[in-house]
This record gives sequence, structure tokens and C-alpha cells, in this order.
Amino acid sequence: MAEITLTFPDGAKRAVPKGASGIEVAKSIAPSLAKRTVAMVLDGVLMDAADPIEHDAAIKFVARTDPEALELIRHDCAHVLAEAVQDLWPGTQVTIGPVIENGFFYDFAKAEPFHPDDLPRIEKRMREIIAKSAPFAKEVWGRDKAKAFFEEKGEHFKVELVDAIPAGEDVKIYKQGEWLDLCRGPHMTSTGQIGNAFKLQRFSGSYWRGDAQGPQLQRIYGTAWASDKDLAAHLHMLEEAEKRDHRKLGREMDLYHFQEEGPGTVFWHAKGWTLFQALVSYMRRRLAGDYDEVNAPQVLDKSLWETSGHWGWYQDNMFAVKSASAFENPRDEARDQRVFALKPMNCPGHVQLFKFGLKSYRDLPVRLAEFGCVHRYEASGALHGLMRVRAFTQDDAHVFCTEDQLEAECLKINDLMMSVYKDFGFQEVTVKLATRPEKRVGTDAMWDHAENILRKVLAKMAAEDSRIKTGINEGEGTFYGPKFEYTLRDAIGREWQCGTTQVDFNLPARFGIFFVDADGEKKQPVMVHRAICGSLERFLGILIESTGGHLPLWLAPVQAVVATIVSDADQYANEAVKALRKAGLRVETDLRNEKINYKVREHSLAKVPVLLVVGKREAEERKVSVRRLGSDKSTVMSLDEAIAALKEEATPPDLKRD
RNA sequence: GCCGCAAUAGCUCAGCCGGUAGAGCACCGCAUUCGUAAUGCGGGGGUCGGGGGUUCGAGUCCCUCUUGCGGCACCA
Repeated sequence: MAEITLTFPDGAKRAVPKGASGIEVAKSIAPSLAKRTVAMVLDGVLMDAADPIEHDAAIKFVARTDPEALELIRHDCAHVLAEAVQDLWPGTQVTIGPVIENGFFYDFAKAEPFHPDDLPRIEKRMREIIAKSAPFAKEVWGRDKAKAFFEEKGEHFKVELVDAIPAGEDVKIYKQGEWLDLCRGPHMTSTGQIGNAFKLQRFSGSYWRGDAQGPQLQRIYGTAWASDKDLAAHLHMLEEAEKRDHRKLGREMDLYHFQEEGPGTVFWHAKGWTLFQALVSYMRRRLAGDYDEVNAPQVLDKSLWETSGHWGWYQDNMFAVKSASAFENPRDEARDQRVFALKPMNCPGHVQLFKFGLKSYRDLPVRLAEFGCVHRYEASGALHGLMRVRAFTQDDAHVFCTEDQLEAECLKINDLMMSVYKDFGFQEVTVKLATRPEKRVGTDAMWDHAENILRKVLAKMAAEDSRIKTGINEGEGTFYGPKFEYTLRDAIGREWQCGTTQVDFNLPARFGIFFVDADGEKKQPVMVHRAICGSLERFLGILIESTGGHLPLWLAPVQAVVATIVSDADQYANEAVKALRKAGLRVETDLRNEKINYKVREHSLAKVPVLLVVGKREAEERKVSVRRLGSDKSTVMSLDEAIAALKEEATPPDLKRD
């Protein structure tokens, strides 16, 4: 019999019969190895342990506790979920059930909706199935057999999936006892290896093939881990994330609120607005010298949006306004029936600003910045706290330049982005190039050209800054041009797309803008749209969640509270606050007739970074007892020392550099 | 927008088979001057999200609208 050579992770080599399965090889080494093997990695590819090995390869046996097994546990768990659901509700059709970050889901087509009480029932059935520990058995079926089988069972979605498998690829079936599923695999050797460290979390609606026009399915989400400890850790992490929810913190810190009459719009409280303004002031300083800050109208004639293309593309998501009397009397032609749009973007406004007056090549690049408040009629189901709203402020800018200047402008923007993110404590940044979408405007030649420039720039950016990871988002560009998407990773590992740089050859053409070049000819500039924070509202939401409300001193709306222990210290407390404010600090007093314990608790819950406690002693010695948020220790120092230290710490990072 | 769930005092929540609302915190008043995460006592506060229906009677059951929550879809 022909032999092949397997190479093990430790470099050891072993000759085995050609066509032997992974399990057979493991058994030949040691029965215990075979017993704990749930899968194998062959030349870097995760496979069933029962698959035959046909040629020389690097092999690694995967145990249930190996990191490679985690996706198998989750995927197997999805299969068991599907079996349990079909057990409990015969006639339910199964569709797909992939592994996702931290878990899995399965989409079902079922006439009756799931009920919250169903989850524990399903979970119970799953544990029973797992307890039976049926082996996973793979079979390769003929396409016709598979189609006939699923058709006969009324599994119409599976039939579609079989049809979608490319010719020449096997139609694989995985059996677990009586139940089976069409599946690419791989799987572990039996359902028993899934273990018990899983939990069904929630269910929701979803769409077949992600198509909102298509059939609506019901999705069940679960999480699964190798051990109870890992599961518990994950659930604990979810609880922690919930505590940081900016909607909850916003209320506790008295920053903002939402109410029924203004769906998707923010009521900024005084403290929240102070935070907002601290962000705007910072960004404004970062623009100084390079950008001209402008302000374009909030409401502009519909025709402008037709020219820009927004009306055609995003009409459903735009707010349109007429005069109130025109609304009441829509047929009265004597009244102004003109339709205006609330701006959803700043760019058409900035184009008008560029157009005003003749521009020379000497003026370029023209960089117009605006903290523009835009309105977008977002779908009701999309709204989410500060993260997705219908009115938000962008730190927007448009650069009008020549094609020759494009690369340098993109790099300049990139430098600013990275510097800003660093100031807010974000170290890891991913920049992805989003290329032409299916639905778009402009010629292919234009897209080729623009994408090529950005590809080149992306390579340069990555070469110049080791913090930048890069990638490509195929087909994710905007309708008018390709873009860079900047994604930040927050303190608890979540990713947020914030910045964007978009190259646009279209808008200049649509609006017919030009500059006079050195040769006296009219030339069309290129436009670069760029935002760093993106939506300031959302960016603050991210900051609040990332810091858990423990904002750095320079951003905290109330930087310190001077709290008295006895009323004898009131006068001194007032003097201290006066001195602190004189130093530019945002400070409040708490002279209430309450115990110091009460005050400490209250200001801690409100996330005030610094508590300056003053009693009789401090008043007599002109000192303060400094207690930092999150610490139960306090340090007594002179008022002057405290002011100097806080003033230094509260200086925004950009001002410290100068 | 779609699927599911929910909405009771400022906040967090209880309220059974339908019988006309309750707690804690917060707020107000009084007492207390106290050394680093809740001082005590007293008081006020609700068209039970809006509208309609069933019923002798609706916070509770039904319909509908609005808003929120979890996803999906969308995100210029």
C-alpha cells in the first residue's frame, strides 16, 4: 500500500498509509490521542477528523480545548439548535446557521413567531440532544438526490442552497443521529463534544439572503464556549458592556435625553453640551491654519439636491420642508409651494461657497470645514441613542484641489486623523479602501482612476504609520466615489467606523465648478469629502462607552466638585471654587447639609473625576483633600498645589504639545 | 421599513383570574454639623404612552397609532 508522510507541529514526521483517516492516524499513535481528537488541521485547513488523508501534509490534531475547536463547538451547536427547533416545531424550515463572533445563529422559516419562553425550552432540548452524543457523519450526495430529498421534506430554502453550490463542488450532508443538514463542514466527531457551556441569547427577525424584499425569517442567537468558565467570562463581559451603555450613562451623568416628540434627536443638557463644546473647540483648534471654517444654509431648494444627486438617491431618507401655510393649502398657487430639503450633507453647500467668485489655481487647495448639523430621515428601526440619530453634527470638510494635489491632501488628512484619534486615546486604527458599489454614477474609467490613486495612498499611509492596519471593502464605496473608512477599536475591544475620506470626481462635474489654471484654461477640481469624528453625537457616544463615563479631565463637563464636611467650611469652599475657576477649571460646589459619605457617593455615581473635600482642617490650612473617581484614597495638599496639578491635567492634549 | 417584545410617579420597578394604583431612590419640609460610596422623621407627587372598542366595571382583555428595546435591512 502506498504511503504518505505527515509532519507534526513539533517537526516529527511519520509515514502512514495513503487514504488513512485522521482518526486512524491518531489511533495508531495513541488511543488517548484518538479519543481527544475532535478535528484536524491539514496544511492549515481545518477538517473533519474522519476525512481521509491523500497526500503528504502538515498535520495537527485538534482537541476540544484547542482554540481551533471553538468555531466547531459553535457550528455544531448551531446544528443542534436546528435539530431541537425542528423537534419542537415540526414543519419549521431550516436555512443557514453560521458561526459568528462569540457564538452562532440559525435562521428558521416558521409560521408562528418564537416567544421569549421558547428559548429555555429549546435550550433544554439541545442539552438532551447533546447528552445522546450522536456521531457527526458526513456523506457526499448527488445533487439530484439532495434536491429530491429536501424537496420531499418541504425544505425549500435548502433546495435553493443546493442549487447555489457551484458545479464541481460536493454536496455534503452531515448527519447527527436521525437529523441531518446540508453543510460545508467541518464538524467535530459527535454532538457530545459540544459540551454544556452554551446559552441561547435572543431571537429576532432576519431576511433570507439578507434581502429586505425577500422572505422574513426568524433568527435565534446563541453563544458557545469550550468551558463554563469561558462562558461565564463572556456573559460577565456583556454585563459590563451593558453598564457602559451611553444611554444609561447619559442619564446618570445628566448629559442628554431623548423624548417621544423628537424621535432620533438629542436634548443636550448643560453638562452634555459642555462636553460637546469641548470636542468642537478641540477640533476647531486642530483645523486652524489649514482649513477655513464656513457655514452653509440648513435649508436649500430641492433643485440643488437634484443636481447633486442626493434627491434621486436618498429621497426616502431626506426631510423636505415647505412653509406651514403651503402644507395647509397645497393647492393654493398664490402661496410659495417651493420644496426645500433640510441638508443631509454639507457638500452641495460647500460647492456653492467654492463657486462664489472665480478661483485660480493659486487658491488651491481650498479646504472648507463646517461643524454642519445635518438631518437624515433614518428608518425608525435604525435609531439607537446617540449612535444613530436623525439630526447630527459632522466635523465635515471638503477639499477642492487639482488631481496632482490629491495624494498629498489624502496623506495630510490621514496625519490629522491619526493625531486626533491618538488624542482621544484610540491606538488601533484600521483603514479600509471601499471600492465601487454596484449602483453608482460616473464612468468606469473615472472609478479605475480614483481607486488606483487611493490604493497607492493607502500603501503609503500604512508604510508611514505602524498603527495603521489596512484592508479592502469591496463594493462599499459611495455612489459618487471610492473612500477610506477609518475604524477605531475601543477600550473593550469593539470596533467603530468613524473617519472617512472620499474622493469625488462627480460632484464637481455635476455642479460644473472650475478653477482657472496657469495656462488660463478652465479646469475642474477634484473634491475630497472628509470627516474625522464623523457624527459628533456618535463620537461622544463612543467616547462615553469606551471610557465607561470616566472621561479624561479635559473633556469632563464638571471637572471637580468642592464638597464640604461642615458648614463652617462653606466660605473657604466658595473661595476655593473661585480660585479653581479663575484657573479655567469647570468646578462646582456642594455645600448641602449632607454627610460627606452621601456627597462622595453621589458625585462618584455622577462620574465627577475629582472630588475636593474640605472640612474645618482644610479651611484653616488652605488645603484640599483630593479624591479621584474610582479610588477610595484621598490626598491632602494645598489648594495652590491642587490647582496647578488639575490645571496641567485639564489642558487638552493638543495644547500640551505646543 | 420588517420580525418580536415593551411602555405604570423624575428614576428603577411591583401590581394574580378584570373590582377604580404601590415600593425604593429622587423631590419638598423639619431635625441633624457629621471626616471620604446612602442620617432620621414627616410630606407632596400618577388622566397607568395616545385614541378607540369589549364590559356593570379596564393599568389588566381586543384593535390602532406613537415611542422605546433586541435583531434584520439601511447608513450619502
